[in-house]
Amino acid sequence: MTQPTFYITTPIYYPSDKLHIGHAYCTVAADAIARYKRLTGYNVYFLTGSDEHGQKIERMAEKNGVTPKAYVDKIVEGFLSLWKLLNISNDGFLRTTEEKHMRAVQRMFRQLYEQGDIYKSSYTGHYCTPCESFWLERQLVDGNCPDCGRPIELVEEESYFFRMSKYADRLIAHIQSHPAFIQPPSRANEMMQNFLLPGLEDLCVSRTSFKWGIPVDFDEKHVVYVWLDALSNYITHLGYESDDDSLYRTYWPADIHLVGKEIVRFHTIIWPIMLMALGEPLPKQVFGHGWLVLDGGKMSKSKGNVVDPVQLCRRYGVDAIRYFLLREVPFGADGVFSNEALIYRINSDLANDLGNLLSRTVTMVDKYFGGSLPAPLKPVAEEDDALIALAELLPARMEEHMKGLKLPEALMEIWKLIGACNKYIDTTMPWALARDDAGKDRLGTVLYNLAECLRYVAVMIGPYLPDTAPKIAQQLSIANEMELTIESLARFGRIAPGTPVKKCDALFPRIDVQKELAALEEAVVSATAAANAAAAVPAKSAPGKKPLVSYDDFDKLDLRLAKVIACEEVKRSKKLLKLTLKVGDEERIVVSGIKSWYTPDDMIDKTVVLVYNLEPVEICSIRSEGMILCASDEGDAHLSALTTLADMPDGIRVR
RNA sequence: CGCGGGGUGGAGCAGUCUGGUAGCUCAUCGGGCUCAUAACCCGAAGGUCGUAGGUUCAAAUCCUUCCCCCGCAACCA
Repeated sequence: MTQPTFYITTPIYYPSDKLHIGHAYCTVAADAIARYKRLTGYNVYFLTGSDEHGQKIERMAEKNGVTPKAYVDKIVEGFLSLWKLLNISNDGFLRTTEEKHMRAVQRMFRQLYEQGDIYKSSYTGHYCTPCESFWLERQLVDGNCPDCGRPIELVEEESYFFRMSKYADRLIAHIQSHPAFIQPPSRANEMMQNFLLPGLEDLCVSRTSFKWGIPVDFDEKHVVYVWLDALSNYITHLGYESDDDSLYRTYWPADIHLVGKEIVRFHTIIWPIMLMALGEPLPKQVFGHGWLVLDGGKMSKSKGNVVDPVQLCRRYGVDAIRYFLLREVPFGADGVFSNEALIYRINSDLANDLGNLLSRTVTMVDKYFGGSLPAPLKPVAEEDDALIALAELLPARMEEHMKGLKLPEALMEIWKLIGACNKYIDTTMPWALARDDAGKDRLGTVLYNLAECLRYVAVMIGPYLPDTAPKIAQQLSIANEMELTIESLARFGRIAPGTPVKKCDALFPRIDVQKELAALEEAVVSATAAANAAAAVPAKSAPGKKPLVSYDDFDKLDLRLAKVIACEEVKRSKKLLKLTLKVGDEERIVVSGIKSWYTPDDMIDKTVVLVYNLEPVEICSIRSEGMILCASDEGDAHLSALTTLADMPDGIRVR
């Protein structure tokens, strides 16, 4: 008998910073799926890891005065301890700095080069000489280096390129003939319309501008640039291109790459094309999950609203957090994270419904039968049949949902049974049955049925709440492993009568909402203060401040007052206004990214400060001749165009 | 007209493909019960389904207009 295999992966995370609740969400979801598959009989391999190369790491290490390796070692330690805390059952953890991975990547690179899919060429990029780094156009800040603020120059860099276009047709055909390949389906549309159908550009796959990467073994100047290095982790970990590829032969192709929606593109275009070029089979499915969106908007460090999973686990327990993540974020869409939502979920689902059900059941067995589980009577009442049927159907119902990775729906099935049990208690009124001996047999049946239902719950909840399942089993004194398998759920009535029950602490203590919210508020305030204090220290030396310039340098700028005589929005743009300026006798067109703050009417007739001798550039196919000066804070929450205190004629100089 | 997703009781969602009493969870209110973690069970209130038209005996659902939100892509000189 060969056991079916199941290979699931998360992205490998980038260790430039601590992980937040979003990363935790993805990994917990993958873990629940992996555990579920193990429970239901699959030979599972679950991989996660870290993507440790690149310029960003190189620089952060430098800033911290350590080697890149030492820098990532420390952060990756944090990854591992978070996964341990969250009870992640991964079978492997890949670091892209491992020998095995690096050697395999070098071999793949060479193979693709030798077969002509990778070729050497050059590209023109924005280069900051003092920082020795290339930047994408959109990363530039006011046309300057985002790091040091100094001007950039256009430089040609020699690079290796990967011929993506060669495989585009095959990929399009694959996507069309494999509807399950990209999930949810709306993402498949997006990829087709935006990238595949308009045509693919060749991809830059090497860099010479930094060293912290995997060297190209036949051209040592180059290191492999992110794609080939990071994406290939899914196969190099299994031993692809190594001495022992037995895991690869067992588990590849992957059943699911679980990824955030922001990287679906890389996993459904670049990665499959790489595999095609290598002549390897494609993964069966790439699933783009949604994000946890915070109440006040997207999570970001500068807003101080990053949710730290470690803190949450410490406060509420791991399973409470796992439950919230798995239950609250719908299939493939975004979910909202808020403290209120979290506490309400914990209270109503975990404390009130599940925890209290176990507590009342165990208490009654204790009270009415001296802690020894009574035996059920054969002839059963109608309400018993309904309850038993619900329990017996549970595994099949959950399987339906899990097939489509609908984790919240699967959990809801368990809660339907929990709800039915609570109602069953009300209908049968055990406390009334206990009043005289005539009801004793019936009472025994009722309590037995409840205990048996809780056994179903314990088994099925295991993949999602791995700490809670054994706690339930323990209170029911289920010591026999055979009573906790999926097979044991085939028929109701498996738990042995006479089993002693043990009342223990509440599974999930109820949380006082008012008090808790107040406490959280306080925690956030002090955390923000701490973060600001921490941020304030390096701010003195590093960014923000620019180096001194001579008066002569300053004098190179020609600043003039200009009057806005016309202004309109640039259609098809989100941020741009097109201003027509009068500067003395001259008229200028300037495009400015201030649409979020000003309407065209706001600007008309205003006097602004124009950088008169700035090189013209083309923005959104409009030639922009200069720029207008604005004051804005970090993150651009507030912005104001500059003007003069007194009314002054346009065209005159500003200095 | 770049591509895509969405706008349904206070909050979060389902229902839209395949028109026909607008449903779920949480929160609110009333009742029941006392085994239990002030919990559980029952009931009620609360929605002209973003807007404006159209098709139809009948529209949340189909067609058209417009508005708003959110991703991705392109530009904040």
